Amino acid sequence: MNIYDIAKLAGVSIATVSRVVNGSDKVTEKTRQKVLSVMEERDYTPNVFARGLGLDSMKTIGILCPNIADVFMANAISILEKNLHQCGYDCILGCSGYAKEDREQHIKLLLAKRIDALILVGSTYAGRSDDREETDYLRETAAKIPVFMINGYVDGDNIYCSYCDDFRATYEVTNGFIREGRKRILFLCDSHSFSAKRKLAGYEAALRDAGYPVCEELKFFTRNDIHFARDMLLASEALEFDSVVATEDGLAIGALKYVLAKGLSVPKDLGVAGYNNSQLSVGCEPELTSVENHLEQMCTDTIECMLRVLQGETEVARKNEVRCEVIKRGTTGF
Amino acid sequence: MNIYDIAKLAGVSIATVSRVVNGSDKVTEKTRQKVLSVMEERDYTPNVFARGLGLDSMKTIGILCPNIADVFMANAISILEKNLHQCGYDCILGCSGYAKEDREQHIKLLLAKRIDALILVGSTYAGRSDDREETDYLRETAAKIPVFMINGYVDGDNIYCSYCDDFRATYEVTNGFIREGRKRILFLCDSHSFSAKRKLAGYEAALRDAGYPVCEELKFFTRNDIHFARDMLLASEALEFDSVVATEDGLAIGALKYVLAKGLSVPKDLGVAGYNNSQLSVGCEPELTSVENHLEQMCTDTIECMLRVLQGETEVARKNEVRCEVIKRGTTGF
DNA sequence: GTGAAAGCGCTAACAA
DNA sequence: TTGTTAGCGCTTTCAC
Repeated sequence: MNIYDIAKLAGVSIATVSRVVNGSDKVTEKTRQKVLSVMEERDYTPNVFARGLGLDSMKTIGILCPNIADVFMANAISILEKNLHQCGYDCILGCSGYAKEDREQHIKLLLAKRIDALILVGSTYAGRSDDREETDYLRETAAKIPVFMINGYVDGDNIYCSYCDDFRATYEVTNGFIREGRKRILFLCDSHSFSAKRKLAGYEAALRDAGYPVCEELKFFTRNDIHFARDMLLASEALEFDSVVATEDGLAIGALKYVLAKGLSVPKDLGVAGYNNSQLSVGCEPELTSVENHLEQMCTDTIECMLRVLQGETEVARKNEVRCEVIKRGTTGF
Repeated sequence: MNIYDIAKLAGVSIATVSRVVNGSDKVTEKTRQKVLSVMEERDYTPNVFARGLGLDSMKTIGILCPNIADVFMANAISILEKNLHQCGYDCILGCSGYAKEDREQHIKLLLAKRIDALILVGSTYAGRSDDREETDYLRETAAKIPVFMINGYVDGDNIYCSYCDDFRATYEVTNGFIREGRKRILFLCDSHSFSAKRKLAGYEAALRDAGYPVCEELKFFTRNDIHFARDMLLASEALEFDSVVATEDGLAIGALKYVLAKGLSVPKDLGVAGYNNSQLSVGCEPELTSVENHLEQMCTDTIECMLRVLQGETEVARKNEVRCEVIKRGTTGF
């Protein structure tokens, strides 16, 4: 069943069928009804390839993330997909991992599929802020289609970014510990991404503002795996700390497990704060103080921004910062 | 840059370029090299729409799940995407929710995109086994493209299913509790899907085989939300039970929270077992005995099966059952 | 081994 | 308001 068949059956030309399909108003109500009924009867669906060939678009958005098994990214993609679907877009999903060459190869393939726009989830794609060359590939991509970034920032034409105020969040948490009288605040982290950098900066700023020293040994990098993080902490016998600012809930839970192994008590002996306000943060006991980064907001803002860009609107803001919120639960005294 | 430009620059016809692109062996090594070098130089990428139009395929697989924010599904899709990508397929992702009309609408849209095959993740799509009509939409879909199901079973031509032995898993867990001497075993569940049905059946079979009664009040249905489940249990004051067979880790954690609120002890006063062996199961304390359903196996089996079907192989098995495994941790005595 | 040309199904500019 | 027709960029058959 193609447009010719429908045209013949309805006794009109293919142009008229095309007009009906595309909702043109230059068709009499009568012919429109005739065509619609034939289409209905024959269960006709326009061929997207042919249409794509003419319009050079299939109303498809590419979404790339390093790892969709990560709760944070799965949540983001869930929200993105819902919004895109509502606007009549489909999404092609890619999980690129964290290696540079894999990321670029994935983007290349997505471009080959002629997606209308690319959404990148996670700050891995933003590279390290001190090396602009690292993000050249994004500017090259943005020369072809608009690029949107969730939870990261890259400067460039046609690149639009939404991120949360990580700096402020860790600043607040660290400051909370300081006001409680904690002296040795551990920064527990699993990455060196754009986002991780900002979290670290917030932590350091809070220390400085309180006149505390910034100790290198209190910046602890490990893997986001509960048992692994616990074991790493246990292995660092010389390290002393009375509170933990974690950049992932999983890391914070690792710290709770550490407390348990050491026979300490939370939050008395050790204050712990996580990040992302995930299900993990309410699964433990006491429940975890965590940072809600309002991911949903970032995602809906991004889609809104994307729609405007795709409609050819100019003057769309390239930066959008969303405010974080510290959700206080039992693992901190503040 | 299209095939005509490349042909002109290489001094050959478009047919030859096409042959080179598609790896035909009917091209002299010399001309092949010439064409390749021009393609390389101009960074030529064939237009997928035009190609799709001719071949009626874009090497794209549709993946549908009810909710990708669910850890189980996110894991499945992570594995599927990785495997598909390796085989040169892209995937279009849809999150349909649990409502019948939304599911069917999503499938319709995926079909309109001319996907090569459809993969359904989660047993929601399998309907209730006692009502064959509920799955008619899948058989209709399968008349057009092959359909693959992860963690569910539907009978029909061109429908291929992979699922785990849920029956055996809950049978084993329930039996474990029975051998420990537990008398009132609660079945804690959040769904009536294909998979939930099988889990329930395993639970009941274990009870029967031990000569226990199957009590309706011990089948407890609630939402998969930690606090909600806890509160529902707390609200059921008259209900007595000494162990919990949960069909989701979140539900089991809800039971642990219930224990805490009641001031009881685990596993002494209450034995608890979860399902899916997710990160949640090691985030709590004591850590949760849980069922590993070998999702990865189901997914890779599915992809392998899919490749064979798409290559036109006949005689591909339509059923594939994967063995579950009970991971024993601190919340059970067995 | 290579080229010419006929589709594939649709959109949109132009005519009527 | 409706129809005719020229692309869109590729694959593939059929000659050479």
